[in-house]
Amino acid sequence: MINITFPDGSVRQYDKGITGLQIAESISQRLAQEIIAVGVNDTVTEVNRPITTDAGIKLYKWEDNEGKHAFWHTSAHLMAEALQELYPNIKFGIGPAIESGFYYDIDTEEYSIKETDFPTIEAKIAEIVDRKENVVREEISKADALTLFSSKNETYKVELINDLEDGTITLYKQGNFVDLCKGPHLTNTADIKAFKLLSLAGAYWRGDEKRKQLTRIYGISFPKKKMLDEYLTFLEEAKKRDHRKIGKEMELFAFSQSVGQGLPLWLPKGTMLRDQLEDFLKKVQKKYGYLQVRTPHIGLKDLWVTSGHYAKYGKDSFQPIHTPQEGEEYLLKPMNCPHHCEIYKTAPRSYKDLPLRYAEFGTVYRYEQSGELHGLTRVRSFTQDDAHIFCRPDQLKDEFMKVMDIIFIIFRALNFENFEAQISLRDPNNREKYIGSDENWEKSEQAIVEACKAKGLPAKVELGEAAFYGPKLDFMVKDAIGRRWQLGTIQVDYNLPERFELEYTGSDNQKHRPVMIHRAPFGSMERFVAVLIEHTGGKFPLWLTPDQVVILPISEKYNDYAKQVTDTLVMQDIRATLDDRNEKIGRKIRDNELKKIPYMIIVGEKETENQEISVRKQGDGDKGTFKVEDFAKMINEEVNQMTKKFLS
RNA sequence: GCCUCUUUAGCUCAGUUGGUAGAGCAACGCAUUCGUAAUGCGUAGGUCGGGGGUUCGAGUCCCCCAAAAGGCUCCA
Repeated sequence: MINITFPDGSVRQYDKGITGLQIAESISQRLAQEIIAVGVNDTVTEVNRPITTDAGIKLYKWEDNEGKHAFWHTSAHLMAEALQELYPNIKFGIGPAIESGFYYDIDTEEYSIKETDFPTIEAKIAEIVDRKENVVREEISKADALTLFSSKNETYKVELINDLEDGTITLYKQGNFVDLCKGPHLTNTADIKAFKLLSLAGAYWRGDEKRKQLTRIYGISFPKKKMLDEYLTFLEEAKKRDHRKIGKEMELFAFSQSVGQGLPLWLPKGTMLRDQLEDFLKKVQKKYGYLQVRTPHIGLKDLWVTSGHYAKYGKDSFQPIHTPQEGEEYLLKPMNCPHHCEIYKTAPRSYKDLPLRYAEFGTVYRYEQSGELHGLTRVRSFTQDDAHIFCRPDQLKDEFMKVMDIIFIIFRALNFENFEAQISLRDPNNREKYIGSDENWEKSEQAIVEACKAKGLPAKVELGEAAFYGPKLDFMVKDAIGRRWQLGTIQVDYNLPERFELEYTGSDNQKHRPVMIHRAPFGSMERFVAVLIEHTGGKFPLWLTPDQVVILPISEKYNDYAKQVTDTLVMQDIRATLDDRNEKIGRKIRDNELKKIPYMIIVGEKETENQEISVRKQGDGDKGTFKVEDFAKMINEEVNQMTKKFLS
């Protein structure tokens, strides 16, 4: 007998060699039907793997990530089996489960798979599912594995096996398909009831752009047809929140082929929205002791040589601007820090002056690869809500935590509750990628880790993700379809102060080197607005929205009074516009509802006579009659509450 | 930059096997002057992303380029 411990701590005895499925059956038939995978002492296994020693177990269902993972991983194998039957000579790369679904990388050689082939592949998959094939796990020696996959001419698999240790290699077979795989898997392909191929992409073998590009097929599958339908509906709904679509519809921003790719044009309404965000952050920063500065969009090439950016990115950037002066070269700024360092250097600094916090909404230019550009989230010209804090080493931790506070204020103000924090450190095996001494790197990395600890912020640590001049703490938020985008960022930097020879006089009358913090709570105005659009679907909060109120006269007879109401509201800093089109009121309401304007004011005979207004709230209908002054007060009160909440 | 797909009126889209472009909305004009999600009629609007080719003839087939989309690589 063996002792099986359940997640709640209870222990039951079972015969040695019992499977997770049998354990589930001993609890309830329903549970047995639902479990997909079994966690045995923190290793996820198949439901039919015998358990031979005392163990803690968890039974995973579809609702658990471990369950979905096994389900989708088996789906990847199933798709591979279909591909093998349809295109016998293709070679397989890897085929894992991902956050939503799975993919398989294949080398198609003579075939070229197109999206138009998807129905054929899906039909083949359905055919295989009908065969109800068992998925069988098998342990194999490295030598045998090499022989097996060499004989099948699976060169990618052979490469993978060569990197594995003997004794750890397992195969999973279903039907005529055998794959090198750690598992775990479903025990039968028949459980995969709904299957859809989603897209086709190129993907470099092992993520190395110098190696062959394989064809990657993405798909998703579900245990029930209904779930697939729901997922597809979700994707459709998400498309409606796409910031590129809403940005066009609401006239927030645009791109022009004549201006150039990745160079956004901010339209009047988008500018209005962005200005509100900038003003809010300026107010927050004022409270935290920041000083606004402005710097030019270009700088002499030597400035970037000093900062190290030229050596690191010079070749891949917008190329130098030449002048009539022989040999004179300027670069568009990819960052604001060198300019801010030069501001620091305009005067001798004392330890009493620090910390100095220079803030600038600084527009920078980066020549991103054309294939990387994406709406407003990845562009070639963007404005960072940048600031550089120059402080004494003993002030670093405190300053770092104050920056975290600002980021929390911003995220709370915009209801970004589901952010993820990531600490990006240096790759310990590839130190030559970074500039600066080991000592400085260790100090800055430690400062970030400690600040997160002190703030109780759970952050994922990623090695090798640091910037070349320093480690960073990034805040990631997902877009409508779940893609992660980095928004806020805080970076500790001991290197630029050294390169720019920044110093201050200490209380000991000696020269000392300040530490620098780069930070941007929004990250960039472009990306932040993009994510904000996707989160709100374009229904911005009253304080942000470009149009707060629209006045709708019932007929042209009341245009004069409507104009008067509009002017009164505008005079009180309310963003109000007049819809004086010669249309019926129902039509005006419909159009303005669709424009997501929070308040509609309707004026006709009654209102004109009584010098009143009828108020209608977007999505909420008629709110009754008001005096214009009272309504204006109400709106301003609602807007100010927001500022008060975060600034007092 | 690479792979795959896409590009037709301001917007959303239709356009059969190659025979010389069409709808809805928006715009403009006229009528209507209206009470809480689409008033009616009319007018105008397109070198079919750009260039080259095949053909008697190309929106449609082929090639090159550009832009956009989904990924990969990258992301100071």
